[in-house]
Amino acid sequence: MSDHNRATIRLVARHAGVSPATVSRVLSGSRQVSAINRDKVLGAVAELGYSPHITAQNLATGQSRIIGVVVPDLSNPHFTTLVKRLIHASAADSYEVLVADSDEVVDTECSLATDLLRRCDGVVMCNPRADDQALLALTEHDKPVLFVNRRFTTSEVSTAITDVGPAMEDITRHVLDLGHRRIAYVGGRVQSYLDTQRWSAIQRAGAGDDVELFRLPIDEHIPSWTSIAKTVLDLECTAVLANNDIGAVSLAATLTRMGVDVPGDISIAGFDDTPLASWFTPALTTARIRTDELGEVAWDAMSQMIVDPSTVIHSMLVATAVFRESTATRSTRPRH
Amino acid sequence: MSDHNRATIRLVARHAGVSPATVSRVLSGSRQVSAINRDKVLGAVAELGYSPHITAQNLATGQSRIIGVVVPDLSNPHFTTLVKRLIHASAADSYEVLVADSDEVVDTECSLATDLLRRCDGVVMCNPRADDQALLALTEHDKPVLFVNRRFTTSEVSTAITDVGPAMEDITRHVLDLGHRRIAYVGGRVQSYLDTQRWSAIQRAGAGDDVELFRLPIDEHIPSWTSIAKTVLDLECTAVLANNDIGAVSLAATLTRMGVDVPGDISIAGFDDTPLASWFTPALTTARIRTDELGEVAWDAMSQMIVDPSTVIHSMLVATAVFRESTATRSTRPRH
DNA sequence: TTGAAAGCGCTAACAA
DNA sequence: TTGTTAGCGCTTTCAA
Repeated sequence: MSDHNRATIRLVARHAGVSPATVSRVLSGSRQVSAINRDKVLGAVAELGYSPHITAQNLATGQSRIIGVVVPDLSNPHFTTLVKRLIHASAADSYEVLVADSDEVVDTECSLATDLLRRCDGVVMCNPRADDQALLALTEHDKPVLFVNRRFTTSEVSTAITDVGPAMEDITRHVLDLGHRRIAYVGGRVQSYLDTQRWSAIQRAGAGDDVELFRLPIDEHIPSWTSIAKTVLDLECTAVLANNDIGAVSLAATLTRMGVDVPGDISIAGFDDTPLASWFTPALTTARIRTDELGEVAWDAMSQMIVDPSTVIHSMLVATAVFRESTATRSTRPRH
Repeated sequence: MSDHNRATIRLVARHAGVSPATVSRVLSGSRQVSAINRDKVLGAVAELGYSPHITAQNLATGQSRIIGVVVPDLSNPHFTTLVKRLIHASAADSYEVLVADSDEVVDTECSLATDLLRRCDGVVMCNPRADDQALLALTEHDKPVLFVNRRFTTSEVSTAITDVGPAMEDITRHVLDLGHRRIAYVGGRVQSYLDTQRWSAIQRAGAGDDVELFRLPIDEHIPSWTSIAKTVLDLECTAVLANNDIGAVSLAATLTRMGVDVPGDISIAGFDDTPLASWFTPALTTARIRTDELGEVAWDAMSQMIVDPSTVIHSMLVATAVFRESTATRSTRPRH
């Protein structure tokens, strides 16, 4: 039963006593076909177990019904959720999803996207960190490209963005209210759009008072939490805002192991509100990003762009702060 | 700049003053071409910014250089890791990965796989739970199908399996050594191959003594950990072995919230050794599955099967127990 | 409503 | 080494 003797539309046509065109019409419903012929065709299709050769369809129609998605790291639950949602949303419209993972290597983002664009009807770029010029060049391929969590100076490209500012401001004000005055923002890559937004929000909320803010970016693939924890202690920070829940949890676990109490000695907040945030002890103060909604919105935009390539869409969701146990009143007792 | 005025191989040929076949040969390296013509072709390619139309290539060659993978739940870090590894391993051979997610719905596994098989050069089915017959039918499509973590009575289909038995036996003996005599196995779907293996291992290790074993499967999508916790308490189990880390952590968190001490009152073990297992407090006793290695092995097998469709491969990895803080000596003090 | 025929853009067998 | 030619399997004008 090799691939060679697959039924073709020609064979079906012969069996049904009609032309290939008629078979095509019946199967695609693109035109009316007489009931008699339709039945003959469907009979032959069933009898031969025929199903159209997708690649041939693609070539003839110029559509692949595949979209591509490029993520920096599929291991990150945030992107996993986004991709999963994208898969299900697009599956409802009979699209399939080709997933590429840049492993946080900025230079590969665009080449992955270019490769995908050659096979797909459109590409979703998640949290890209390449420079504007390189990213905008992707839109020259005449296929829809949607940028998630990235803003451009031009508004001519489609974007779907989570506004993390308000939540980050709320969290910052929250720890200020708890008495903290030396606050570190830990994690994130400097070129990341969302990270820039978070840091700006922290600065906005922390401005004025006798507050000291520290930014501790992470650019290694596997960060050394021990050295970050030491830095935090050296800087005498009593509150740490992390760029995501994984970072918050890792740092909290490291500090705990070093004998530092969380949140007794140091308050810690995460970001993303992954399930982890509520499982962890202490449960994390964090910000909820409706990632699945973002996936939904991304597919809405992409599907419209596929239908009408001139479409430009700008979607915006807003993250909201969630307060739990990992942030507490600043203690005055000395740390060991 | 519409898709219509993309350069074709014909145009390149004309610009270079050669035939399309020569252009094809230069680009694919399938045959020697004179240096002069090669340069002319490469020049024209550069000048026109030509890149081959992949779909047309696919149709002509009968290969897509895409593989498909079907997972029950991409949110599960275990599958995320597997898929990520598969993406990177196959990318090294210029393959791309189409991801489908069955959302734990057994009935959709095979139809997703069938859809993928029509576009892909091969499909990897992860932890499928459909019945043997339905799964084996997938191999009739004359495209390579690799089954991960599933065994069949026939050995004619390719498989890549993690042997979870030894680790589960070790963990069971470990809690027996700690004095536990009423032990529950929580989580997992009854039809899951790995779950069956785990439960058998527990039974093997727990046989003989005055030991009571309970199997508490989970078949809801979002399990009620509270009611599971109650069941565990009602059964007076002092040790709970979970089918994965997420389950262990969820249950542990729930019990803690109910005032039960882990591991003071109840010992808990996970499975998979995800990062979560070491972050969690108490750090989880669990079993390490080298999921990335499994992804690697899966691609090795798949790539060989693509080259030679008659290839049948059976790969086996072995999970190993990891002992941490979440399992402890059975306490004799009464529970509240 | 139907069929014939011309592609879609590429590869590969064959001949030169 | 090169070009000609015939497909790959489908869709879609165009004419009937």
